Amino acid sequence: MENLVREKRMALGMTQDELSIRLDVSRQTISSLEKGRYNPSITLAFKLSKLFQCTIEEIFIYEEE
Amino acid sequence: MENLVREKRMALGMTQDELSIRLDVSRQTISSLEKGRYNPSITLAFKLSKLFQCTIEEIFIYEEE
DNA sequence: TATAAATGTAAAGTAAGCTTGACAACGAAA
DNA sequence: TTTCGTTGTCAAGCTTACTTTACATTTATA
Repeated sequence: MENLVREKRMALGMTQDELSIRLDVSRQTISSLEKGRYNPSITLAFKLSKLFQCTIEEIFIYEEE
Repeated sequence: MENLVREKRMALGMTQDELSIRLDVSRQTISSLEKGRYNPSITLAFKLSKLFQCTIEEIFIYEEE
């Protein structure tokens, strides 16, 4: 699933490390997420949407298979 | 995390079994979801939102801890 | 009431999200 | 060029979403 985590993060001028601390996940989780290595849990998706002040749908692009 | 899966499903007049087949998950997954036994993956949340024709935020109520 | 349809749930296993630790690679700045 | 901040990624392990099987309980209907 594609996502705009990197774009949203950089728009806030944050590093992966800072973002991971704010969201209480590991830096590797953010790195892998941005690289599209896996999909986030719905909990992490909600945390991101709160921090980025947008909807989950505005961060994650779901393409049905 | 609270959710309105049961309400949305019944509004469509579907059984758990019918819903599970349409979403390609097991009936137990739907039952457990409705009972709040666990949170869905973001993929399942998107599938539900497409079928129910609403946003993920309209189905799942996230309360930050 | 009897019978079937729908739902709840337990146990055991698989798959995927996420962690920790570690190290390499890259870019910017001293 | 050296150093540092940032990011990529691997391996091993833990946790949780989800499956299969199976059976019990509730709800609806003949």
